[in-house]
Amino acid sequence: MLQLPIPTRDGTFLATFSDQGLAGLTFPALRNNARRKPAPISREVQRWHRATERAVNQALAGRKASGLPPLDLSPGTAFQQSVWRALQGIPAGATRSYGEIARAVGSPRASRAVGQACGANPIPVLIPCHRALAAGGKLGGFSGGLDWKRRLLQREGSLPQE
DNA sequence: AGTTCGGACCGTT
DNA sequence: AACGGTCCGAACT
Repeated sequence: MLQLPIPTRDGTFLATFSDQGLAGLTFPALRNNARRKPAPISREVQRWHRATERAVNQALAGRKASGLPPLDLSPGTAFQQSVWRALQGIPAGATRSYGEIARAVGSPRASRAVGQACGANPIPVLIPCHRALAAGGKLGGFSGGLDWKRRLLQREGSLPQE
């Protein structure tokens, strides 16, 4: 597992790579994160890193993220992975309610569990858990902080009740 | 139209 | 057994 910085106009995200692909993404820390030792990086991870940096910046601009690296979602349960997969199917500029996602994954009564799975999303922004809203167009929650959720939705032109 | 309350529901720890 | 990024209806203001 290897961590590499992802500089953006919103600060420096931190990407975690496993040997399977991108495994995690964390929002910028409030203070500058200490610099890491320059560990040797394989060519493959270098490619993934560049792809991640580009995709994150696209997503932060409210555009569709293209050329994603392989995502390593293996630590997730089957249910969580199906939710994360459903989230990836929501295009930029669109939103779904937790209940709608629950129906989409075949557990129509599991809206709460869907919210729980969204909170466990290891790769926010690229796996767009911010496009999951509460019923009736209400914002709902966000583990990364609601300010981030609003910012991301606003850049996609999807901020509810604006 | 907006709010609060209470129960029901489901996956995770 | 308890907890959530929920949902829905009912009963308020």
